[in-house]
Amino acid sequence: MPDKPAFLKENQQFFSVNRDNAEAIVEPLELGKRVREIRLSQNLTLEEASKLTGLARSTLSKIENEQISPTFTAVNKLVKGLGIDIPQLFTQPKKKSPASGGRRDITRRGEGKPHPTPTYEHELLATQLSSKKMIPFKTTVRTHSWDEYQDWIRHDGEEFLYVLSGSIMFYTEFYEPIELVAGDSAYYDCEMGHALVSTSKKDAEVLWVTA
Amino acid sequence: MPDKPAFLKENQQFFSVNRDNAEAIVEPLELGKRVREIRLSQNLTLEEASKLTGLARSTLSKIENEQISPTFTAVNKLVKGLGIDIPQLFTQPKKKSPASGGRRDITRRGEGKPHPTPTYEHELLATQLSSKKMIPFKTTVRTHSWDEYQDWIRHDGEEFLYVLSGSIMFYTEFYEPIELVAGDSAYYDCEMGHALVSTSKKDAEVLWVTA
DNA sequence: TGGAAAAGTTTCCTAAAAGAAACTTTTTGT
DNA sequence: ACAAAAAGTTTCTTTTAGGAAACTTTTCCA
Repeated sequence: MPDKPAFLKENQQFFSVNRDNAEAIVEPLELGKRVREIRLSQNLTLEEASKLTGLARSTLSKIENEQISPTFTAVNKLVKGLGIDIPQLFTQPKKKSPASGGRRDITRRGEGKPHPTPTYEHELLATQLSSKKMIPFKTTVRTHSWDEYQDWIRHDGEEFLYVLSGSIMFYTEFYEPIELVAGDSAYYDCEMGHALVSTSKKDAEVLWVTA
Repeated sequence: MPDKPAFLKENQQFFSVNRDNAEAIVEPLELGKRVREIRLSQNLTLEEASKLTGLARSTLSKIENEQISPTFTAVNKLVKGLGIDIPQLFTQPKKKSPASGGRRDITRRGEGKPHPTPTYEHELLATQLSSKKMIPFKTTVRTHSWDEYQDWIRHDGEEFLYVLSGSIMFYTEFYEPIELVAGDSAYYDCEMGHALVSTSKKDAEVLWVTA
């Protein structure tokens, strides 16, 4: 699995979909249950699991009952002791009912999940679906000068870019910069350094899809 | 400079990310470093990351410097706030494969490769590149009535759809039809039957990306 | 059934994480 | 080069996790 830019990574499987602002208490949805399932599936008692993991049996109990939020160290001990692998721990053994063959996620204009950065104003699309092959997002390019970048943006994968409005200068590591206007598009390897700058008076808007 | 916390001393921890694999890939984990990389890759300061995650900036600093072992709750806030996905946290960033690397393909407005069908007028984009992960194309939806389809369109993969102009009715096999207007988007599994019909007077234009 | 042993939970304490703010270092603007 | 601001680190306090042991519930066998 290729690395994608961090902010593109999907996290829906762990959290209730909550686009309301901030505070929402972020709790691992049922990490405890998951641990208990795994332990029981191996026919282990708390005592045995305790010996295997090095965590006190009381601690295990509390984790399973979600009375505490284990430290990262504790999670590691669990993983190591019970031979869990990470995705197993964090992935809900979800309803595979619609066979994953029939998913659909609509995002209305402006209803994506905002993700601001100093240079870009991203709006993540289709955030209801996890484990997608592609990550689509709409971006307002606030930068108007190359100087605002300290360095190339660079990550794994391939990217498709379509200019929705305005115009941009498309900088890439191995090519001459090229100006793109509304309707133009580009496809490129993300390991190659890249960056966008608005050249229109108004911030340009682009649609981006990463895979 | 305080002593390293206990969890780092006792914890020359390595763990398996993939146990199915005979020689499981075992790596030392340096959560703090990873977090810092990710944060910096997004050009965020501790202060900004703090706002995004709800964790104190001092806490973030300590996590990044591996002075503390974050609780699972904290990890979740990180994940949500920075848009990380969990496995990413547990895997070392891959070394760049010397593979394809630095390709780029620009398609000017209207300069794509035409591909007409009875119902759609496709314009394939980025046709200079082969072996892409995604296939982008711009389509004019000429159909104005469902009757013009004999059957569902159905094929492998996943598709992302963005309405550039006009409006369409988006029919899918397992959902009620839904109208999409300029700026709306959809992501769906292509094995599920699907079809578009223009509902605006003028033929609607959509951008499609398949993977 | 009863009662002992095993399994699991809760309590209580200490050790460690999270947050606020003071402090230090780095960056920026003139 | 300097001062001011921003970014990052450390200190100090509060809150919470982790472990030992007491306590409660379940299991199982006479």
